[in-house]
Amino acid sequence: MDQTVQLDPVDLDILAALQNDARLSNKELAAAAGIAPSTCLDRMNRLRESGVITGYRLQVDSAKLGRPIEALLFIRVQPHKRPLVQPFVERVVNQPETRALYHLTGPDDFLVHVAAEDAQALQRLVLDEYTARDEVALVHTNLIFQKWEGGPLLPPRDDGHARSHGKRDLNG
Amino acid sequence: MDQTVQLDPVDLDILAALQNDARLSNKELAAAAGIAPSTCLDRMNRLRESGVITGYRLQVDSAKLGRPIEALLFIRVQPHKRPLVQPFVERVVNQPETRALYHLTGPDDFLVHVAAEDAQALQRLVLDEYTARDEVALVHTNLIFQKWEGGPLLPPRDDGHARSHGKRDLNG
DNA sequence: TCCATACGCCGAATTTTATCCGACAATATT
DNA sequence: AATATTGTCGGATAAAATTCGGCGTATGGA
Repeated sequence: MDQTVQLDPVDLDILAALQNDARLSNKELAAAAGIAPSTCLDRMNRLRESGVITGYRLQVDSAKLGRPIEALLFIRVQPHKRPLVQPFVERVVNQPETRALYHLTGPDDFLVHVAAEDAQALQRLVLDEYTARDEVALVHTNLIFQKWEGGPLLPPRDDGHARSHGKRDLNG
Repeated sequence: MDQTVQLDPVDLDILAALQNDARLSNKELAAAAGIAPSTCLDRMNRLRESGVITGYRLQVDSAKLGRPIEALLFIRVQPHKRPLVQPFVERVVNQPETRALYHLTGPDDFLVHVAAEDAQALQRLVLDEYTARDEVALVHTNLIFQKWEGGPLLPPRDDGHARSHGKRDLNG
């Protein structure tokens, strides 16, 4: 079960509305999609059970939480074999600074999105948690000036006319 | 108003619970934080008004939505001056394939996280929407094998003992 | 074509929750 | 000490979630 799911315009309305505000009440959602609340409940259940909806996440201001410095770390691991990769991933994912981790093709094996308390904390993180490790061959650190993330993900338009939901507003 | 906000353990409980499931009912949230529902409502309002909570987002399965190929595009723009950067950002953010955009320090100016229908659609995106543009000097494309994102963001521990919430589970 | 089945949708009834508000206690202020 | 101020609570009321039986349409088979 990993294929594309057939979604009708009502599903897309629901998804679009929830991507904008995942805490919308079922009633509001139903209104947005033009269906009865009970129907909306059905749709939601189906979307969750079919795996289209994988969760509802809080979006917070990192700076307000005391982590105003965000950076991307490009990591090259030494042998890049499974027995090394798995513990590396495990460890990175469980660090409180880690916001996201990507396993990539290309010269760098991993990309880590981190949020640190300040430049010094970032330096400590890079030195102690990455370059100090044997399996880490190379780390490149780039600061994030600004970001735009969390915008709605739309399915590719199968036919000719896409549904317009206005300008996207990746908050930034 | 962009400073750190003072958060007590109750706030952290609320944030942790919401980061795990942003659609928790107020009652469940109150139970998780060990306070009365009415109090929880107050806390939520304060967290929103103080800017700690910036939104609630739906997490979807890109593949289920017909975009199984994810990639990171590293972009170098030509003069990298404001009059060029702003329209570039505007354009990128409004593309349906775009999941996130980062303005970075380092040799590459931007990083774009995209989700495409297939390899061909990705190729088309890169060629038509990036390399074809005058302001784009260079594009590097890396596929994403796997990702772990959306894990809880914790504030740095001020004192000695951090609050344990068990192992983090950046879904992947 | 006609019938049978299935599926999705609805709306009313019931249970559960959100939200408002006044009161109380603890803390800070003058 | 007297007075604000702030945060909490619990009950009352309004609103929403959820359940469920039935209806209509679409689908497939005879």
